[in-house]
Amino acid sequence: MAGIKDVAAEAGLSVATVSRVLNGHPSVSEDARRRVTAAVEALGYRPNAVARSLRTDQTRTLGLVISDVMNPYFTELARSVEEEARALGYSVIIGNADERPDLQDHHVTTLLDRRIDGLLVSPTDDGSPGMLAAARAGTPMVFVDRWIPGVDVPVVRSDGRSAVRDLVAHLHGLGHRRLAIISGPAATTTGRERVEAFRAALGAYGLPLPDAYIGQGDFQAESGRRVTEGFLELDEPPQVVFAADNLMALGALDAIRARGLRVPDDIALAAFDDIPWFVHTDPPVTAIAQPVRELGRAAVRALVDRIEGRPGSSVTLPARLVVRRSCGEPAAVGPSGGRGIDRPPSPVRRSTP
Amino acid sequence: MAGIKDVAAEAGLSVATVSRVLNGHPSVSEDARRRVTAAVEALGYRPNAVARSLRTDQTRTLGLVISDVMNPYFTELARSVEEEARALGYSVIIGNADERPDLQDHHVTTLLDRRIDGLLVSPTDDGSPGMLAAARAGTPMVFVDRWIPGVDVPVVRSDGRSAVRDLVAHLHGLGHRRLAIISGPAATTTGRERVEAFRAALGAYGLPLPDAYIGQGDFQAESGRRVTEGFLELDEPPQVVFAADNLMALGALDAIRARGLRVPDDIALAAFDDIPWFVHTDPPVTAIAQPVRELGRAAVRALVDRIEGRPGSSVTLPARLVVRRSCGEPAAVGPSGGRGIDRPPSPVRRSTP
DNA sequence: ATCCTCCGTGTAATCGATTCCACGAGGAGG
DNA sequence: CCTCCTCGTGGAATCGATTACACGGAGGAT
Repeated sequence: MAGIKDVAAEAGLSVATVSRVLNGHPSVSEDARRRVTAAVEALGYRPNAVARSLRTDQTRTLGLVISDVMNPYFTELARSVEEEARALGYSVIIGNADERPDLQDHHVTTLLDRRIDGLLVSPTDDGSPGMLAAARAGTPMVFVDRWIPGVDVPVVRSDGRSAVRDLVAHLHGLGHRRLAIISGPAATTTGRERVEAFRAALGAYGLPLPDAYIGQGDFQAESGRRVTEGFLELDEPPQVVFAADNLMALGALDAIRARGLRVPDDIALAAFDDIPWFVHTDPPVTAIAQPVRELGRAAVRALVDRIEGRPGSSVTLPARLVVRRSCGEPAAVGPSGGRGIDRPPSPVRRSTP
Repeated sequence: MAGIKDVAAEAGLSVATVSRVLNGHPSVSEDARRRVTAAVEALGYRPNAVARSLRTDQTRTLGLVISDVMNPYFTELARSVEEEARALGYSVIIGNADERPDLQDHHVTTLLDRRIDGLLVSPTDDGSPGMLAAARAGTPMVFVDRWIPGVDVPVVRSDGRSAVRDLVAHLHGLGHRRLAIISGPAATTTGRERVEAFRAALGAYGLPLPDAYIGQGDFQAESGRRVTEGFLELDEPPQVVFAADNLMALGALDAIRARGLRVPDDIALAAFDDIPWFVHTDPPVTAIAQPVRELGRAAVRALVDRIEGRPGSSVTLPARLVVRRSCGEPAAVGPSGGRGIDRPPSPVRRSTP
């Protein structure tokens, strides 16, 4: 493969001049510029990014370590991150942690070894050794979706509390009183927050959230299935299951179906994180939608700000409730007006399935 | 950040010795080994992969350019590729082409600039300039899922022909006679092959595949919707729509639902590429499943073989039909025996939804 | 005792770029 | 006419590793 020296020889100039042309440095004659361009063309020369990175100490690459690629929420996040990064002149290397702290550490270490310019992480837990080391190491970093308390790094995430309140209002309006939640891992912020938001919203209606109605999941489909089976075996099973992510909702659907029960007639289901497939499940699933694209964009911008020396601040965007049919038909189904929700929620949208 | 020189100083040895310890070179004394290890530990030293790559001319990184990350099929492929690569000591950089040849070229170029050791591609079309250049450039390369005819590169893919025959047998057995297909882009091998396999299978039953029943899609949901709307407006609409990928099936479902029609009563639906959500759609979708994990693994092994100087050969794995309810209930639903398919297909499996 | 081998180690070249510094030519100003 | 800038250019150092080669000392064979 041709190197800069070959180009210099072909153009009859020094490597310094070639480099200057390649980098758009001002003090180069028009003649030299032309000859270099011609030589580059003739040889099909492409600069070696590895050598360039070594010298300049920047790779123009961002690392993105996400908890689970197979989760459509993170897939979409990854996509939007890559898009925004590309627009800003950066590449992205994705690491899939599969909700495993050890795998997460592996990727963080590999990424740091490659001297990426900045790191975007949605941590699997409250701080694996590698993660904490990275935060201290001085590499620009931004948390997205989840974060680690006590670590001084900007966080880009969405606040689901108001959407959860809307959801509970919706459920209460439909007459449901025994509500259960399949939570995420207690070691993640989103795992804890969603339970807390749910409990708080329930409290506003004087409804309890007994321990038996809090199932410990891990954001994977299988745990949703297992927890839901547990719920269904209780003497007094819940009337509603709220899954803290879409994969666990899938598992819950599996478990309910396996029992021969029907949604929403026998039991209602709602999920955190909306995805296109929820429109076509049987029945369409009521879900809380995060502004994923905006989250990805904001995270990249915050990170690039840090990389390029600007402050780079935290961002919190609101999530919103999307009502479908998995919790029961609202009492009134008119095209507008009374939605059958007994307290006026702010940003509820009803999607026609 | 500490470099190898710092480690050498700390250990009171030369950089050469440190490097030898780090790379497990045999001729190093036990004493030196211990001192280096201690120094590395003390300084928290991590070798700079960029510098190492420059010198050794290998990055231990594979590039994976896929047509569309948002398609669960490719997401799963990416995941399995990364897993196998990691097991073999390689990292993976994923590029998402979004079915756009220009974006695909962008990623291929970037990847080549970074001097990845090998490239795994599922090409968006029959050869964009960048793609062909890469194939000629001498970088080890393997095609996965799709390939470019006439380019001498190993191909790892699955053969859906027998599964498509099973599908047509199943449909024919249910009494369907007017069958339509939403094809992929004509510029892709999978786009063409699936139509051909369908046409051939239809031919075996003396059924035609009129042009009006071949809709031009692009593997994205929106095109599935558009094409299906076209089918539904025909004077004689098809009784079955077979989508050549899962995203277009999603779009087809949208279009059918929007018309107020029901699956399978009013129209049947089947798809290429099975995904977990198909179990829970309304109704569960009959699909052709590819052995994605195996495909990913085989592709990586073939590529690494080429990289490390071994031959590296093409692999073709069979796909299989998974019957669900979107084409109608089979006549006999006994636990075993007659499945209602009028010709005995070989590897049909029925999944309990 | 001498010579030859290993063995462990260090010095320095090298990978392919970027960039500091020096240098010569040419123009402007005194 | 001399001096001083500016501009375009080239030489060479540099980034952080790997590795060919040289070298000194220990040990074995003769």
